[in-house]
Amino acid sequence: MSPRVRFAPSPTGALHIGGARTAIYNWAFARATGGTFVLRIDDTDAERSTPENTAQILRSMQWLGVDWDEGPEVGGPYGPYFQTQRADRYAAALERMKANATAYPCFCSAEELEAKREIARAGEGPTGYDRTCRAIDTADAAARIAAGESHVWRLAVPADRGDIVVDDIVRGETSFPASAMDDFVLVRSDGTPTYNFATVVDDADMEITHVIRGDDHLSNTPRQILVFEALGHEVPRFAHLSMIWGADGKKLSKRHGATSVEAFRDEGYLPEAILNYVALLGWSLDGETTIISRDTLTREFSLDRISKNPAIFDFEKLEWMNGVYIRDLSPAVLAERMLPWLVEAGLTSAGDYGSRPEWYESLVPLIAERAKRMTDIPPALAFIFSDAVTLDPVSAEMALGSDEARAALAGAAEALGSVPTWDHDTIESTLRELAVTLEVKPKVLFQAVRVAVTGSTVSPPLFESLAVLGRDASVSRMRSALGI
RNA sequence: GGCGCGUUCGUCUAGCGGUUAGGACACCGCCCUCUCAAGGCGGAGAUCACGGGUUCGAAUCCCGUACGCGCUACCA
Repeated sequence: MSPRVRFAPSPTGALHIGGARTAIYNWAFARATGGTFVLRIDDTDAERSTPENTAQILRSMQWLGVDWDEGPEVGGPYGPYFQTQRADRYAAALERMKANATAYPCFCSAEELEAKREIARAGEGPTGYDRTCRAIDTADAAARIAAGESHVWRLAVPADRGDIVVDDIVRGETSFPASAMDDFVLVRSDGTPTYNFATVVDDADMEITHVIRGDDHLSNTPRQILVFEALGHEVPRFAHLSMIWGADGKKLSKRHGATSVEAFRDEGYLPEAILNYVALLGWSLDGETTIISRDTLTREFSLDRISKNPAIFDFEKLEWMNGVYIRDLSPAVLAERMLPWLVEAGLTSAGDYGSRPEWYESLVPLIAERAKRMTDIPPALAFIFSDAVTLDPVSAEMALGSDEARAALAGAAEALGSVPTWDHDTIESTLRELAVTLEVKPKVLFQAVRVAVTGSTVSPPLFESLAVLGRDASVSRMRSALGI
């Protein structure tokens, strides 16, 4: 039987980078094993769940290229894929548990429970529910329910149950004493299922074979195993992923920088870089390979190479990796992908790109080796698109402050103004010869021209820049820098 | 408090009884070079959390301790 896995986010916020990793691992595992990747929306928290969040989560996954075989928008044989639409399943599951006496009604009030907890916490031992209502006679309970008394449904942990062993793929065997398991709530007094109940009912109904999820659920797993058993369903395999932290070892939060997938997108990261980096946070191909393509990931991913320890998110490494992926793009593709950023920066329009895509492609060599993020591109190319350039005062002082530099620049304006053809090689040889003629260091000449034309001592390669800028613009900028 | 999990260079990791503890990011130096990058080469950086065992031999196996984290809800 091929694996069936699921990613089950709660739409209570954007897709967080940790959630994205969980999604990626599930997806990669399904792809590598020929299994099925299910997306299920766990929206039982009516207070905090919103359709907007659901939409954003789907968008983020699509942007990453993490596609699902069953779930919202694509449907599937185990739907519906929203928990709020599966009330009948939970009701049916509860009926089964009532029938085999693995669930019982509890009439304790919230105040009573709180008081009991206080007392238990003061002493030693477990603080779980004391099972008062488990002793109530079935007929009495039925009568109280019929009379309309408020109640929840609890799991009856089997009295003779030994240790509950979770054979986790990542952490190995861990066992939990059944005595530490309390009769937790399955169904709330308003009739809605709790997480530990709904999740199990759905995982069982959807025939999930491997539950790959965050570490924070490891302690819930024995509870869920008990529910699987009460339902008479086979228990899936589990793989619990450790958390992703910020640099201070605390939960990754906005304080550390971007946390949602959309925020990373907006900061100029490429989906292929995020996919690669996040996959590597807690998983390795062989311990040596760092750049791992989507194809390799979906072919080679395996659960047994997931590491146990929590990872700290390293924004610097992600940035480096993003640069690698930018450089890996062909000029035509990068030209197309940088367009939205140029448009957003107000430098150009989509229409202009459409009218001369090859010219945009010629801009790529100016920035491909320098950009770490897509947001680096517009500022680096701004001088190409603007009519005139404002000289950075510090740069002007450094490169144009001396008489020698100004004389060299004047010579360059003249020499380039009368050059027969306007291309990279002609520009370069003209300027190099001029440096010899004027007996000035090439670097001095080049920097003077650079500042005059780009406004700064730091710019894309000079000759390429002049070539794309054109003769008229180049020469007129040199003249205006000289005040002539 | 109870239960559970984790701990290898600053960071991500390899390692699954015998290695000069390997790779990547970041850092430093050199080379290349029209600036900045990119690239190439080299360097520094880990008493494998600590303490006991087991073993001829332990980062690797066992037991404690410390620290961190999770669960302990009618949140997920």
